[in-house]
Amino acid sequence: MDITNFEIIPISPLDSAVKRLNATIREKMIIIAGRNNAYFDGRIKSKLENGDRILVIKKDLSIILHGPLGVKPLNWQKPQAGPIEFKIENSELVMFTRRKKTKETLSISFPILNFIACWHAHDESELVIYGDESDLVRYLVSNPDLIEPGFTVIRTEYSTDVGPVDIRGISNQEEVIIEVKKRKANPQDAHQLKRYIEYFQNEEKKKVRGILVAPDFPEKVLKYLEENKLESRIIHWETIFPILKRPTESKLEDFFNKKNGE
Amino acid sequence: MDITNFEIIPISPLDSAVKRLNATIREKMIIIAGRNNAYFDGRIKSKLENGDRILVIKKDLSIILHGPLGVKPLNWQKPQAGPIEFKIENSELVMFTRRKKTKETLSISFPILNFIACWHAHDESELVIYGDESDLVRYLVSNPDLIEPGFTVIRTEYSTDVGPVDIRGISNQEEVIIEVKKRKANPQDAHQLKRYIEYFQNEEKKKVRGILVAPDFPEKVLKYLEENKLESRIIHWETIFPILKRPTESKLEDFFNKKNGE
DNA sequence: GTATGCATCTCGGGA
DNA sequence: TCCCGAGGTGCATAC
Repeated sequence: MDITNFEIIPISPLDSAVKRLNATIREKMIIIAGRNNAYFDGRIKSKLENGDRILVIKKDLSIILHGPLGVKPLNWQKPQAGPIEFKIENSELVMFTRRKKTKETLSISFPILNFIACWHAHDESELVIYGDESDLVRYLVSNPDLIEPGFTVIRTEYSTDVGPVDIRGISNQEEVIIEVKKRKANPQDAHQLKRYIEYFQNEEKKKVRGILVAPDFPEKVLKYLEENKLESRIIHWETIFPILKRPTESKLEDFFNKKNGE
Repeated sequence: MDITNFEIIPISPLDSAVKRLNATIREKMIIIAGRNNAYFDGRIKSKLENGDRILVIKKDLSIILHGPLGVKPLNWQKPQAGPIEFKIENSELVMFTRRKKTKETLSISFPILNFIACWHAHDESELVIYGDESDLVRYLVSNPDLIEPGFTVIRTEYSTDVGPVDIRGISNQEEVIIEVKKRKANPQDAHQLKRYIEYFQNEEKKKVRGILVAPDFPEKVLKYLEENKLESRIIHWETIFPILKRPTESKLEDFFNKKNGE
């Protein structure tokens, strides 16, 4: 690993910089800081007058333009953006790309250039996550009493015409289907559950109970569930996947080992 | 505007860099490039072994960690992340933050540092967009014949217990409610419409037609609509907001003027 | 390729 | 503040 692979490109003469940039696309990550304006046309039209922003172009041809605030980029292009071209227009650096399939275009001009760099970044590591919805479902399947005492799981990810049912089971000789959400329930969740119930009643001529599992329920959702004879069950993921004081603690490893070990 | 406000911070001595960084949080955008590992614990747990990535910390305390691929950051924190602290641990630069309210933590260590900079970025411009769903609804309201000849709009954004109805109108003396989507319809859209229809039939004892407007309909969605006596109407936003060959063309301005002028 | 649903979704608007 | 839905959603996964 060569530490010098992070390389600052002189911003002048500009034509040399443009040559370097065009040669570097697809090879290295490009980072440009400067005052710029941006125009996007595609699924939406957007314009952005001059402001100081960071432009990142990755070697998969994804493009990200970040302003001084917020997590979400101001403009972007998904990977394989289509040909990216740097050029000089009215003595300003301009980046232009047009995605062939969708015809969408993004054009960014830099009246002021502060900084250009490229970087041969290597990253073989994969982001490993634990504690998403599927992990919560797995946990509930292993601990069905959390849903209710005596609950028995029959199937998970049971596929129906109206979508996959998270958990299907039996409780007190009655069939139950369960929709699991890791976040606060919303009206659409309740409706999704109703859809499943309707499916079983219409297609399979079966009477089933429906339970929506979530850490929290707004009043409106509870009302809707009640009106439709559906049930709610509060289950906090935090009691199952407690947040550690420091994520580097060895205990975090335990969680990941649990995921792999199952 | 001082062009020198983009400032490269020497990576050694490291303790000086750390001091500079801690003094710069909330003041300037910070950009760090280097090989790092990252641990997040909160709504989910994630671990990321060493790889070359860019870390951006904005003055609103949003944090973004980008790897070499994709538009989506590997790790991030929303604005007002909570106190951000740089320190040296095992002679490595470490960034740590813990959000008070949610207790979630993000820790990033840099075994290799390639580059540190800070930037007093100014951006007074707002992203102006045209052609989102609300613009499409506005256009349809002005051109109701696109929905069907003789259609008359009564209200838009009509609020009900089950959510706001995009367009409410009358056609051939029959009430019609319309749900507008700019993107391809999906099963949930069809269900959302059904919810509205049920609301009118149950609460207001009114029989109403329901139309889902979208540029494209998967077969399954069409089937569901049909089964529930709902209608589909194909309307391509592209015929209304055509994509320009170059987004900087003066014609793009026309679109934005239209938005403001209405 | 299309279809579908989760997401540390983010973000803005409205009550 | 919470609630709710749009999004240039991104993205993985199943088909």
